[in-house]
Amino acid sequence: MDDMPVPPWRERKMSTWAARRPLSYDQIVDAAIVVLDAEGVDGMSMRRVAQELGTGAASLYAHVQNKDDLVDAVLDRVFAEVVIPEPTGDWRHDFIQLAYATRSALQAHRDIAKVLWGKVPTGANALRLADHVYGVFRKMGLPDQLVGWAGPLVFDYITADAYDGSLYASTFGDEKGSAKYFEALGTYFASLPPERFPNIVVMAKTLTTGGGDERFEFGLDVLLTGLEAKARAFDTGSAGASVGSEALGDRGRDA
Amino acid sequence: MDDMPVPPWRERKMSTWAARRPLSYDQIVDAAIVVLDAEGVDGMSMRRVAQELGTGAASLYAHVQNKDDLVDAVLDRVFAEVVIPEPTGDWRHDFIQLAYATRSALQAHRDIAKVLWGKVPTGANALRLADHVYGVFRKMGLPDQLVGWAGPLVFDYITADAYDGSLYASTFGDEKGSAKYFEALGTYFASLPPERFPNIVVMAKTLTTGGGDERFEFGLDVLLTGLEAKARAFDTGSAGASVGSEALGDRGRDA
DNA sequence: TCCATGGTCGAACGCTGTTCGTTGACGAAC
DNA sequence: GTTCGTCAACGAACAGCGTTCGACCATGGA
Repeated sequence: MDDMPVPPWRERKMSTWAARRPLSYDQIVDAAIVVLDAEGVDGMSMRRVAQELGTGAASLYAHVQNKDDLVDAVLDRVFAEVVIPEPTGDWRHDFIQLAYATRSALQAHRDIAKVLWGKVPTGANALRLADHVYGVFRKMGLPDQLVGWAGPLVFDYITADAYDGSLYASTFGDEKGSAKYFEALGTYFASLPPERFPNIVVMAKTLTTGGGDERFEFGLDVLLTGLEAKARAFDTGSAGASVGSEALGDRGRDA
Repeated sequence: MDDMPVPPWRERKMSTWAARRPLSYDQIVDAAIVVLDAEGVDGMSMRRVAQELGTGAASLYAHVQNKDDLVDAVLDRVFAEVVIPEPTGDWRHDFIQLAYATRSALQAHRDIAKVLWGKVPTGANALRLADHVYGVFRKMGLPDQLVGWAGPLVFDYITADAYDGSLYASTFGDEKGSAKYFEALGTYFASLPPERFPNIVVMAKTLTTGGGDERFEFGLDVLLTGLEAKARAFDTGSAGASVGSEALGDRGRDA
């Protein structure tokens, strides 16, 4: 009693329907990374990722809680690519190697560092990396409380540098566009009223040149030297951890 | 020849039409800050800001280039609230005061620090603040190139801390929710397999407690001590600025 | 008095993350 | 071998976003 021909408007396209591969969490993360590498973080929309899999955005939600969930998974894939160097015992060397390895992994995936702002990644691979960093800090004699504080301190720095680097690459395209922009910025700085901005005017050229690895290394060096001093302060049993703490008379806001 | 009565569907509501005040750039920025303080950065949409002025989003575009333009203006309003303390000559004290003043201004406006990620603010008030920081760094003996690098280094740190603080306040509401979350995180850390995460497991409790001003001060102290060492290295004429530069054998990415 | 200028503003475009309800494929039970 | 229940796939829709378009009209100068 039901051998009516199927009306055209409810005809199923069996070709696409049969060709569907069942989705999986890993496949979705794979596709997300493909999109990320091709178009950056902003291009990594649910629809775009689904398109990469030949389906619609709604299909992803059977495997992924929401976009944040997906982003976290993507992040941990990136951290999985950090090649953790063999510890040599020279903790300064070991830390710098870890820092470069982390920065490299982040920069290998466009502006992925952008999503790390204010986020403490807790994926397995991120924790593995963090554990190694903590190990280095403990080996250099830093007490555990300060290790907990030093972690975000250095991690935020590495992330910020990686993001900066990706911004130069993406907004200016090539090295030349970047140089042009900074030259214009330098000219602007130099044209400011010297009585209001005495330092910026004088430093106009210096502020807008130099960067890359040399700058990254500078920051690492500053952080390491500071942390080393903290470790020494505790080694000698002195409690002089906070040299500047007497300067805190009026820290409050009053604006 | 045109005294037809106005059809009701194109009738102008003179009440609202007459009551309109002509917009201005400053009024829009004012409204944006009102929205920011009430609902945070994510709530600061063009429509919502326009609503605050009793109009539609399209009206804003006669005065503002785009949303980025508006955000930049809001940012510089915030930087205008930084009360720059009188320099005392003790550069360590002066810098810590500047850092606290900046953090206070940022934290006074919800999660505004969020939009500073990867941005170098170039508004008049931001430049004024930067100029003072540069002045302190130069007074402590840092060569200009390193001053240019130290600026973003400390500015990113202050921004990150301010954003962290605003996240705690917004996602957890009160102090109690925050404590609960970190306690759960600590329990999770403690439950990790110790052979894979030896340091995190041991430090589980330490990693998830302590923060606030004490942590902020720690970071400032680390940065200042590191910068001080850099300044001294140049004072003595030594070129030993990069202690760890021999560790750069294989910095490249290979993933 | 007329006209040109330019701010106002409703509607629309294309995009976002997410939800709903229908559909159909597949494995288990009878 | 048939039936049935479960669940993934998926088109459509919702509410929101930044931005643009074009009609509207109050105002200022000729």
